[in-house]
Amino acid sequence: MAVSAVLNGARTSSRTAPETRRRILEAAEKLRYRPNAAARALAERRMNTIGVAAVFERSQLNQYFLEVFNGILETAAQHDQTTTVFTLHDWEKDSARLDKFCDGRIDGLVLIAPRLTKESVAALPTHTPSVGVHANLAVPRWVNLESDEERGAYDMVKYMIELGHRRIMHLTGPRGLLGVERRVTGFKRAMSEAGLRRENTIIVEAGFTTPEGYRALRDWMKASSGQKMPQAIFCANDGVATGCMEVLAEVGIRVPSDISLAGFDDTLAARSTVPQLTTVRQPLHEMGNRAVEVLLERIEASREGKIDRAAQNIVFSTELVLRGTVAPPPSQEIVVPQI
Amino acid sequence: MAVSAVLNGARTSSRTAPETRRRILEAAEKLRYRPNAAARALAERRMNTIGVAAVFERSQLNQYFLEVFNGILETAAQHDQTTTVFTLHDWEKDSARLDKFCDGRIDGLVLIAPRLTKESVAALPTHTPSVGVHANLAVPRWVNLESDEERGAYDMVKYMIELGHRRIMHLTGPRGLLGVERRVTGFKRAMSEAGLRRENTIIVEAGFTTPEGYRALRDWMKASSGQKMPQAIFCANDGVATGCMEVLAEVGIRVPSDISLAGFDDTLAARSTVPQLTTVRQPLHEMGNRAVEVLLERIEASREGKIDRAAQNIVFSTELVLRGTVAPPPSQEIVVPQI
DNA sequence: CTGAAAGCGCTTACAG
DNA sequence: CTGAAAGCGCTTACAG
Repeated sequence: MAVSAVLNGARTSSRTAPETRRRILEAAEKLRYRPNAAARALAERRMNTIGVAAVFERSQLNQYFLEVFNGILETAAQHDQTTTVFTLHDWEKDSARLDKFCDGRIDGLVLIAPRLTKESVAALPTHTPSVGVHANLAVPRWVNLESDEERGAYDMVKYMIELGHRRIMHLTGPRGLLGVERRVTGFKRAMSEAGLRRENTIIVEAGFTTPEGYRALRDWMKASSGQKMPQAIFCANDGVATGCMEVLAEVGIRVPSDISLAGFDDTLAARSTVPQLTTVRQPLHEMGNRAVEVLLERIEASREGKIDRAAQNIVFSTELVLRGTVAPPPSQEIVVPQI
Repeated sequence: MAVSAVLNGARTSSRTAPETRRRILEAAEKLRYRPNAAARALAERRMNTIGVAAVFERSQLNQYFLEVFNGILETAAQHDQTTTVFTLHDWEKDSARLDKFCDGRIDGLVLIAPRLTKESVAALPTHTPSVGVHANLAVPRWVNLESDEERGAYDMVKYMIELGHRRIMHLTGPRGLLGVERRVTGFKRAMSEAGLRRENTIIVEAGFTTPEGYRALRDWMKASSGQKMPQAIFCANDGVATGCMEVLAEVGIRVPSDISLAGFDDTLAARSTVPQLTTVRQPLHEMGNRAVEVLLERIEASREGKIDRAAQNIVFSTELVLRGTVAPPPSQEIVVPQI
C-alpha cells in the first residue's frame, strides 16, 4: 500500500512518513523497479491505450493515413496514452475482427476511413468507445470527423472557372463512397452554377492511388484520341493527380501551361511533384488530433456511466492551396494525342 | 478451469466432456464473452504486443518510416501480435523514456533508425528484447538490420560515370550518421576508382528532407554562380532529390537532359516525381518484416532462458532502380545561373 | 473428466 | 500514518 502510494505520487494523497517514503524510493531505485502495466491495467480497468484501425495495404502506402495517424500519435502522447495499430485488409470482411481487439487491451478505438455497411455497423464494438474519421456513413451514437469536401471541390472548380477554364474533367475516387460523392457534387454544382453543361463536364472514375490515376487518364485519352483535351483536371486526391502528371509528361503536355491539374487532401505527395500541386487542403493532422481528444472524452464519459448517446458529425473546413499546377487555359485547344 | 480450456481450444489438451463443452460455448456466445487481455497478459506474462519506437516529427513526415512500419505491421499481424507505437521527439533526449515503455506492456521493441550515443546505449532497456533497424552504432548483444549502403552508393555513382558523367555532386544526409558516411564512402570510392579527383567531386551536406534538399542545392548555386554545374547529383535520399527537382525546375534546368539526378531508398517519393526518380532501393518493407521475425525469435529465446548474447548485423543488399532522371550528360557544360 | 485453489502484480477501501 | 486483505480476470498445476 505505502509503496503504491509513494510511487504513484500525485495519484493518491501522499500521506506517507518522510522516512518510509525515502526507504521506498531508495529500494525502487536500487531494484530498478518498474510497475507492471498489465497488472495495473487489470486493477484499474484501463489500459491508457487507444487503438487505431485502418486498412493498410502494401500496394497503396497511404499518405492520407500517415497524416491522420501522425496527428493521432501526437495527441495520444500528450495525454500519456499509447497507440496501438490494428491493420485490416478489407473493411467489408474484417470489421468483425474489430470486436476482438476490444478485449481490454484498448480503452477506445478510432477508425480511419472505414467503409461500413449496415451489417458491419451492427458488428461494431459496443462496449468500447469509438470514433470515426471520414466514415462513409452515419452510425447511430457515433462521432464522425469529416471535412467539408463538397465545399472544397466546389471552391477549386469555381477557381478554375474563374481563371477561364470551361472544359473540366473530374477524376473521381471509388464511386459510392461518401467523400467521393461529395466531391462529385461540389464539382457539378460549380459547373452548373457557371452555366457549363454536359459537353464541358467529363467525369471519370479513377480511384485513390497514383497507378489508378495514371490508368484512368491514359485509358480515357486512348479512347478519346483526336478529341479535345480538357483544359483542367480536378483529381480525387493528390495521388491521382500525381498519376496524371506522369501521363501528361509522357505525351508532352505541359502542366500548367497546356493543362491545369488539381489534387485533393494536401498530403506530402502534393509537395513532391514538380511543379507542386495546387490542391484542396483537408486538415488531416488536426483531424487526427481531434479524433483522440473526442475519443478520450467519450472514454471518460463511459467510465462515469454517462454514455454519450448523441451521434455527432464534426466538420472541418477545407481550404484552397494554390501552388504551381493551375493556371489560365492556353489560347488554343489541345487535342488528345494518339497513345 | 473447464471454461479456460474450452475457450482456448488448441492451447491446452481439450479433455472436456462434449456436453460440458457445449454448455460453455453456448454461455460464452450468449454473454458475448471476450477474454480480458490484461488479465491474460498478467497470468501468462506476455502481451503478444511488440513496440515500435521512432522519431516522428510533424515537419518531416517520413516516407522511410512508413515503409519500414508497414513491413512491421504486416509480419506482426501474421504472428497475431499487435503493434504499439512510441513516438520520440529526439533520440538523444528521449531514449531514457524507452525504458518506461518496457513495463510489461510490450514483449519486445524495435527501434527504427535510432541515433544512439554511448550513454543512451547504457539506458537501453535490458529486460525487454529489442532489435534495431539502421541503428547508427553497434550495440553489444544486439541485432541490427541494415543494408549495404556503401555498395548502393558506389553502384549508382559508377553507373553515372559509365554514362559519361565526370563532375558529380553528392548531397549528403546529416554528417556523422553511419548510413550517411557509408554513402559518402561509396561515392568517393566510385569517383576515385574512375580517376576522378577533387575538381570533379562536390560534396555538400543537405539532410534527409525535401526542404533541406531544396535549400542545400539552392545555397550552393547561389554561392557558385557562373561556375560549372555538376553533370549529375547523387542525393542522400529521395526526399532530397525531390527538393533538387524543385530548384532545377525553377531555374529552367531540365532533368535528365541537362542534368542527371538520383535518389536513395526508393520510397513512394521516388515514384511521385515526374519523371520518376532513378534511385537506390533499400528493401525497407522486407527489413520491417525481418525485424519482427528476429524480434519474435529473441522474445522466445529469452522466455526459454537462453538469452541470445550474440550481437549480429543483418545486412540486406541494395539495388539500382533505373527510372527517368539519369541520362548521359549533355554535350555542353551548363553554367550555374544567377539566382 | 472436473473443479477448488493459488498466483500473476497491481490498486483501493478499510481497520487499526 | 501504516499495513493486512480483497479483488481485478485470467492460467496453470494439482487433487479428486
